[in-house]
Amino acid sequence: MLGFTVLAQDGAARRGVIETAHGRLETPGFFAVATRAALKGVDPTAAQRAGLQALICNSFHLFLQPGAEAVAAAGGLHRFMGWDGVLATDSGGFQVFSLRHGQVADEVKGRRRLPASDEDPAEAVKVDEEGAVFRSYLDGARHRFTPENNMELQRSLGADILFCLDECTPFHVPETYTRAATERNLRWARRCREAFEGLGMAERQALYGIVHGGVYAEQRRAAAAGIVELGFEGIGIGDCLGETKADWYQVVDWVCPLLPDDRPRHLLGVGEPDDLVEGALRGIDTFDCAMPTRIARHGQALVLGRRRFRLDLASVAARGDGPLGEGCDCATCARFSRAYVSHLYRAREPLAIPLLAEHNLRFTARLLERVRDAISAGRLAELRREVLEGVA
RNA sequence: GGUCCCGUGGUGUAGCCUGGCCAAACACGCGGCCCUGUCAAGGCCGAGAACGCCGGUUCGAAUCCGGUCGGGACCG
Repeated sequence: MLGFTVLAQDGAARRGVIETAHGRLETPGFFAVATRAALKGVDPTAAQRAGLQALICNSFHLFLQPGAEAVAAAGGLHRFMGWDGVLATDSGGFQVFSLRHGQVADEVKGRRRLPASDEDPAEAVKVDEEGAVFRSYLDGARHRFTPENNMELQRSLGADILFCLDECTPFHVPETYTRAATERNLRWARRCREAFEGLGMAERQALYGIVHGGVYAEQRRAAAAGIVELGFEGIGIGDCLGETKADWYQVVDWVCPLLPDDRPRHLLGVGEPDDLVEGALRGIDTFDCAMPTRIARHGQALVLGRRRFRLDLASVAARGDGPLGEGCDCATCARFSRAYVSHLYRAREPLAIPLLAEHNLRFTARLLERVRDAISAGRLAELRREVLEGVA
């Protein structure tokens, strides 16, 4: 079950609302990443205070620990983790792929080269038509994911929105590899769809298909057509999005026009401040990203007007008085100065992390509130200029 | 008065006995960079001391010897 209503449009941008069995998510909106059923560094109530309406967990990680049975026995993911808002689960295809390559993000985002040995990625991750074989990073045990068993896994976890099992391709791979993977991902998408329906889950859960195709226009178009045909409740744009932001803008520009207007579009793994605006401008409805909570753990606060929208609390720039970000209305900034948070981070006081994480989540949520209002007012392009102003 | 210990970057130490691989290491601190479907409360890079001072031995001394200054301990 998934409702999606478009309330306003501004060019390609849409403002809308997704309705699920656990409440609504206003769009453009954001899924905070809670991979192992936890927002790293903060309590889910902080996300709620920050105005976030959705979280996304990872079925792969939860499968390994604590296991689907444990989550189901606890009454499902919502009850297990104490979050009664919108909840999604990713399949874990991205992780299966990353086990071999280590630094997932570097690889997918194109910042890292494959080993000089030039080994065949298919061998490396052991993906075949049936599914993907991988080793647990916890105990080395071998496991196999298939579209069917992954749907069963995500069903028992019980999130509102599920993502199809897919294989994410690295950037530095021959186009022919991406093509084969994209075609197989489409076959897997069909199997996921059938398994999902066969499990009778559609009452309370919705399934998103994912458009693959790397940085190749024709592959993206073919994949989009294939995914649309399968009638998913929502559509993700995933796989390798290229090396630069311009690359993913291009991918989104290829794909979005081919998608039905009445289905929400999710851009997987993207969520830096400028990305949210650029994505919305191109017709993206939802985002998810580990960045806000991760950089919080590493001592950085999202702010406007600084390079890459980041203030490093360990830097001299963070020594000044005042809040983390000018005009920030988060719970952290309401109570503490940047000098204090900087002190906490430098002194390695654990409190620094939840304070920064909540700030970063609020920054993200607040920016999207502005994006939604701008769409309603037909001035998203102006907001884009304001946000990007003075930022290198 | 005597005996002994110590003196290396901002801080704390290692090296000294068994000179050269030490224009010097490590930790913290400091500065910067990197972390976008999280194996990340993490990673990388950089600045910073010719080793208290003077003299000697030696091809060569942070390292050995003498003196001196400073800090400390103990004995009288």
